[in-house]
Amino acid sequence: MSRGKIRNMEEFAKVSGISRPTLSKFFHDSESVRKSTRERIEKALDEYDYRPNVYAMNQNRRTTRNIGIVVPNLADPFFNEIGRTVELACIKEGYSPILLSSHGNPSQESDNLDSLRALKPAGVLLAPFGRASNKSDVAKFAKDVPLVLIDAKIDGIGTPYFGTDNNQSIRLIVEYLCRSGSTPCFFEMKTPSNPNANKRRAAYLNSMERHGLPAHIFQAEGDGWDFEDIGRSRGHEMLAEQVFPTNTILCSNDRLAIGMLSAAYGLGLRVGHGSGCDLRIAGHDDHPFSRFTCPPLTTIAQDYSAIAQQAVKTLFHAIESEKRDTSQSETLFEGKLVMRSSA
Amino acid sequence: MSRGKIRNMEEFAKVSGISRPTLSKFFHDSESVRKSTRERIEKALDEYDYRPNVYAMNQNRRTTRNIGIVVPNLADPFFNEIGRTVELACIKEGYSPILLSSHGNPSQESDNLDSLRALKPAGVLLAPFGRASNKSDVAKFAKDVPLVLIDAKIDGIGTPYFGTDNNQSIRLIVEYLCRSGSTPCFFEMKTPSNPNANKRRAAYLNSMERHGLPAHIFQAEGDGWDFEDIGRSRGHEMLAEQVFPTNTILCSNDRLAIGMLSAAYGLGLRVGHGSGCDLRIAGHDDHPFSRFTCPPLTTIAQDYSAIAQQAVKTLFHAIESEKRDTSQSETLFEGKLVMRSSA
DNA sequence: GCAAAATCTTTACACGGGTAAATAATTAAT
DNA sequence: ATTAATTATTTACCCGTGTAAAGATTTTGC
Repeated sequence: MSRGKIRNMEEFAKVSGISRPTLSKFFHDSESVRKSTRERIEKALDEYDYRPNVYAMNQNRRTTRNIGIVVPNLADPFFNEIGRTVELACIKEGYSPILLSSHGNPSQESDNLDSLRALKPAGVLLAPFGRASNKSDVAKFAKDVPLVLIDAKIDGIGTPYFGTDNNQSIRLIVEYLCRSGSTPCFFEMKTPSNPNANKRRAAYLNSMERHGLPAHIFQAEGDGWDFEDIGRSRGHEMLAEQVFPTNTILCSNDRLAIGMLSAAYGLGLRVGHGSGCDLRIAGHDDHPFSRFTCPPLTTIAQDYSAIAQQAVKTLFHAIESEKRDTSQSETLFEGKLVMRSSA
Repeated sequence: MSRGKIRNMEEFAKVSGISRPTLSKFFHDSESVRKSTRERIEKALDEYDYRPNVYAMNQNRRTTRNIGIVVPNLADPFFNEIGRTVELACIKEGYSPILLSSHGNPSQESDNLDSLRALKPAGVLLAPFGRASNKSDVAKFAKDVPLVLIDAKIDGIGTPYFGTDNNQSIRLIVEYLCRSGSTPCFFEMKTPSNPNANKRRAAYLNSMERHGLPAHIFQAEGDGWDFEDIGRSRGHEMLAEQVFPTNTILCSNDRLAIGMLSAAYGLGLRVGHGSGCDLRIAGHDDHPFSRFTCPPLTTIAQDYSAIAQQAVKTLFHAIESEKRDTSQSETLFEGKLVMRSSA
């Protein structure tokens, strides 16, 4: 316990009998001092509870132990989970993650990078908006700070990228849907804010072509991040007008699918895989909620933890090697099919 | 644009023709300098993009412009929304919010307060776990930093508190349920992590007594934050065993209700208010998702923005008056009934 | 036990900006 | 225009830590 308060490192040096430069080294990296001194310091640390001033510490250090994490929208459970997973991976490596949400607003993304700059982060993990991101801001940032992209890519920026192989995952679920019932239609936003949406559409078209089946794409108008709302209102119209030529709808993501489920419910349509059902609905992402929808949602689970781990590992490698990785390398992880009762 | 990089305030003083102490004043509060000088500085700021070093700034300042925000779990959409609302209110007042999640872990809450201490925040807004919170840690923290509690209270800590009047809100929904159908049973967790749960139970008992009706409380075993899962698995058992004496279930919160809806679906029970339905289910909180459940969930909406605004206002008042408000004042806001089709 | 290597102490200066006091310049009031 | 009040400049020192250099001490290897 603390016997009298220590104001600064100088005072702590006095009471601990260790010189200030040595203490400075210790707090930077406890392994950098001899074991016997380390023990002496730790003992003193028990007695007097002193902690170096973060601001003074970071003032002169070239690089802090801060890692910035920027996601498009923390209110979206998907990004919440990604953010959390990455955060944990950083803590495990002894860094201090700073998680920021761009709140669905691309210009906030640039602002977030700007704020992070002021914190002199050792590196940054960014889940960008994609095409909506301010490319030149991100590119400029990447010149100054080690940057790794996750979930979505921004073309033409020399930066490692880790995400899900949408081509594989969509092919997988299309295959499943074809084998287990009728041909899937594809439901998506007309102007998706996420570039993965485009890849998924392309993958759908590609899959249908491989099967020699006709592709049917239906696009919902709507802006913003209220995907469930858009999925429901436009889905309601489309279902009511019976525009879908088959009874299976593959939604570009789970949030749209959740809206579509709600629309189907409102119209009294029975959704499900079994006999006696009017409609099958499937999604993509394994949204934390999709286990609890009625019926539970058949979907694709992304391998969050693999993405996070690899991204963090690559970032730390870039930080430690002090080289900027401008290879625009791309690492994709497979999605897993999660069969539930909605399709 | 920047013509040559400015390294520090000294250099910026040179190129702008303003003395460093005046610049220091300006960056602390731009209104504190004469209009003509302010304009000269802003003009120079356009030309040379200089920003003071945050670390050096905060090192000596008694109080930073940082506001800590701690919520129990950002993955819970309810707290996500509270956090976001409070965050916005802080930004509007010119402060820098730092949003931290305790990830469902009370000891993480103490850790978060600890990390915040190092950042010398001007004040902290805490949505605590309640009884699970480490009371002495919070109390100690409140001695050093202006603190305002939201959502949940911790007894015996002299701190303003803002939350929803559970007594009013439960009375309201019980009244509605009684008038619109059969008497509600109450479904909750046996060992709730949130103190509001206890207030809600008490309010339910109280309401039933006022109506002269028999109260029926059913408690689900289970730990952790997987409320939907607990609601579903225990709800499934209870529904299957037909333990509920009436066909109306009021759940302690929306997440449990969502689980219960899922359980009902699994058993083929028709949930809803209309005729031909087997069961009515209602919740509390107006979870962002409850609009999209099947059927949409009847619930109580908390007045987030009023809570956030008042809490922030009170905090800033405490900060500016430099007095610690130890009044343990309590301000409760009314919940609003949201009638949807589940009950 | 001795030299070489590793580690620590001492000293000294740097970092970038807060802030106080005395002085100078500007603005407002008469 | 003169004086008083306000605001800016100059000077100087402070904050708490990083870090480099030189010398002292301890540890290691043989």
